[in-house]
Amino acid sequence: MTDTPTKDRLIMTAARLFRQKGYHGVGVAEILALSKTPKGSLYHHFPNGKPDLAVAAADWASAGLLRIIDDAFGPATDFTDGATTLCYKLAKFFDISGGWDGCPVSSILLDGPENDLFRDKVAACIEDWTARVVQHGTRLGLTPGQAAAQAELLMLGIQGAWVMARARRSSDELRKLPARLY
Amino acid sequence: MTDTPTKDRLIMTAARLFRQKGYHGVGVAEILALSKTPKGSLYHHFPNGKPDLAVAAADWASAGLLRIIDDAFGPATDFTDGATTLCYKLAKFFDISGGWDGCPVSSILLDGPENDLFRDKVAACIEDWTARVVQHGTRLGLTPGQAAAQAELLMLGIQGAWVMARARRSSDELRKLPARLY
Amino acid sequence: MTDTPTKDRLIMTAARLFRQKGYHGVGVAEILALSKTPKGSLYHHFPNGKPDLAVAAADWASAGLLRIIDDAFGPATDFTDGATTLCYKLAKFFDISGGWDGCPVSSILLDGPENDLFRDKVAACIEDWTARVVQHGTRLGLTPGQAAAQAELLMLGIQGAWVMARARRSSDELRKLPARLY
Amino acid sequence: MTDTPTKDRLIMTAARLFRQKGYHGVGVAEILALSKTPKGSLYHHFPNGKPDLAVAAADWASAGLLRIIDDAFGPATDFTDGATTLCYKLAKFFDISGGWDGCPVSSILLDGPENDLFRDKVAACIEDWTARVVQHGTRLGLTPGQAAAQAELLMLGIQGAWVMARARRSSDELRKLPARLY
DNA sequence: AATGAATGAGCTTTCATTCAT
DNA sequence: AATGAATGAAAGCTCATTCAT
Repeated sequence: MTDTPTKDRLIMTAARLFRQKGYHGVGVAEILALSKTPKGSLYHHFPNGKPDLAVAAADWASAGLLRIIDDAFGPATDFTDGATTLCYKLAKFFDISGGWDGCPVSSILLDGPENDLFRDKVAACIEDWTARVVQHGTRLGLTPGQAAAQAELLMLGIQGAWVMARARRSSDELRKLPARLY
Repeated sequence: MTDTPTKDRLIMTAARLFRQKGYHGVGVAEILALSKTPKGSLYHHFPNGKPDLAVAAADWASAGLLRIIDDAFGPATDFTDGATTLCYKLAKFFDISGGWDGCPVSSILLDGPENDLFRDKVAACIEDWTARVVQHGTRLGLTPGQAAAQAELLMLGIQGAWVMARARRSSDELRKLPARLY
Repeated sequence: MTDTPTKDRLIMTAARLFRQKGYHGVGVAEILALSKTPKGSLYHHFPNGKPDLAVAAADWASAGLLRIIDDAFGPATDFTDGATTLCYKLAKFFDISGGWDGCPVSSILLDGPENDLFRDKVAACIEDWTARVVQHGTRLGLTPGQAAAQAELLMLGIQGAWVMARARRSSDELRKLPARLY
Repeated sequence: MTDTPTKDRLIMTAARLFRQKGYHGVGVAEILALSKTPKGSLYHHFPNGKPDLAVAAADWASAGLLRIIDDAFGPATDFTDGATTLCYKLAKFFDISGGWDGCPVSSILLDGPENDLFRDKVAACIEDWTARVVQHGTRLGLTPGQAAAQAELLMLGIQGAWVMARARRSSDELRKLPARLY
């Protein structure tokens, strides 16, 4: 029982809110209120305040997405099968979280302050996801070149479909992605 | 023809800033300052203030994108040719605007207030662009079904590649899109 | 009737409070409350906020001190007479303002943020006062060298006596200054 | 002799910071950080927190000034000689400490909270210094009345010259004091 | 004696908007 | 149509202090 609930509560609440409304669309007061955290505690755990918390939330969310990738590709018989399962899982995630949210990582990229910390973080997350998909692709029999190309296309397609899903308020944009790509 | 340059200046400045930093990341004071508009003038031209201006900026930017689509597909010999030219034109636009910006339409979608006016506007813009691409597709010999599918895939790909371009800070993500899709 | 009372109210209230408690000892909320100014107005008149206001208050106070110097030396028959009158006037000012205050200029010097704007301002104020005393000295028959030396000594003595007056909570420290110097 | 270096470190760091920026210009967090003291330790050694620490810092600094007075007047041949040495020693101290600082005692007087504890402390410190100078004066042959008058004038002059030195950012204001007074 | 997490009141400043002219 | 002063709610953050261990 060595949990640090305050910090975790802040991160998870922040990740959810940033996903919903973007970095600048969320005030720290709102994060504090929803996570039932007193004002001063935020700056104890994140000395640089909102930007620190946002990066932590992006990291946490990125780790979660890696798990989703593993869950989708782990039992897959081939790459297309894994990619399709991933799209369906993301569609479900999109619906659960309210049918409107982006992922916190893109919310920081597209909406956060214009500094290198944020930009580098977003690029690093996408590389992490892509690398993981490449791993699964080679494991499932693709050549390294094929796996890299397929992973790039899938990541790009997911980002595009996610924007479409938000615009049209329908997770089906994500479910239709495999049929469009393959 | 009595022009109202103040209103136009506001719209163009707002479009640029929203593209760079998102709806919530831009303050009206900044728009006013950069467009050299006096404090009180905004509410003459846009009685509802910032949201009104944002919608006008999105409309203006959307019309510009329609022109770019026409410029790309007009002289094209087939759909793939037009799509490729479009991607290169958007890459150039991405570079000119600073190598970081999204389009104001997506900035309002992903970052703006959570009301139906904004969500509907974004969806409508995307339908407009898609419909225009469909027109060019049928003109260039595709069946209506083929044209619709190709237009959907292209729009989705562009949105995805745009996100990638922002994350990796490179317009090449847009230039590489045709090779990935076709 | 072309008065701008809001800005003047802010300056005069700020000068009084800074004099009493020093730059860091006064919050803008207190200045706003005592001057019955709404919060947003401060940044309309002083875009850089508290530092801007502090400099304006120091300027205003410095101009007031120049008037006191003129009032003291104007009717004087010789330098010592003028200096003595000045000390008595300052003692009276010290008593009226509560028997504890420094002048806002020194409050900014000794207590304000450590930037060149503040340091230069304080030095400039002291030069202004000294130069004015030199003027009166030469007018009253001193040679330029004598006037400069006497003015320096008087300014130094006043600053020292003021500190003593605050420490001992007695304006008599200022009244006793001429007897100690001459 | 079980030393408590934590307490001493706090006092010395606090004295330095208060000297530089005044009581309200220094936060306890800064004192804690620069003295490498953990957050909770302050209230072990100073149960009343910042005010307690400030008084301790003023006491420590005042004792140091008494030593400087003894060092200056001890080997002196007459009062003027001792006073001159004292001014030079203080000028050196002023330069070493950064060319900007006041003494912590005056920083508490001019900048601290408006309570009797602080005001009495400052007055007591000045009386201590003056009494010590009087001692040296009588030892060096002055009558009690002469010694008291000279000590008063010297203390007043030093306070004034110190303000001038801060305003003009030059310790020479202190070195020039004897020539101005005598 | 020592520690770092917790606390909420308070800080300066920015926000989008309204008003009187 | 145009303007700049006015407005107060809300922003992100720092404050000195207390607490449980």
